[in-house]
Amino acid sequence: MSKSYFENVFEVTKRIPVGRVTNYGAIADFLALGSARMVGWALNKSKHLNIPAHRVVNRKGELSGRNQFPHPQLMEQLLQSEGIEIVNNKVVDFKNLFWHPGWDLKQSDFITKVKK
DNA sequence: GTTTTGACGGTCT
DNA sequence: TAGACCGCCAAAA
Repeated sequence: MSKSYFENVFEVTKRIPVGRVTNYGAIADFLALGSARMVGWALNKSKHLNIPAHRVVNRKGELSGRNQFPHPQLMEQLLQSEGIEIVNNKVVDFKNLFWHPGWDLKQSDFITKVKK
């Protein structure tokens, strides 16, 4: 198998509950990537896939990646469609809507172990 | 093979 | 409390 680290990011991202959001650091920490930047980078490739990347925001709860969507408004539109309120490109009550992968997922099933 | 960039996070000032 | 700097790891040029 040896999934690439971004493959793991995709799976975790797809497991984000609807109506919930997470941040790059949470995914990075969950996968023990050690760097949130890779998560954002991995999601950058997810554009052409069916990945709910709109549920991933930065630590401030801001839709930092909206600019990478086909239409910058699409990200907040999708979030609002899931019941998440967005104001000034930020998630309202982000702290309450925040979801950590480790709450429902096990590292054992995602830890990459890539290092071919 | 080396350098630069990247949808970020945490800590220091 | 807010702003600035440095650090993480990998892929593309």
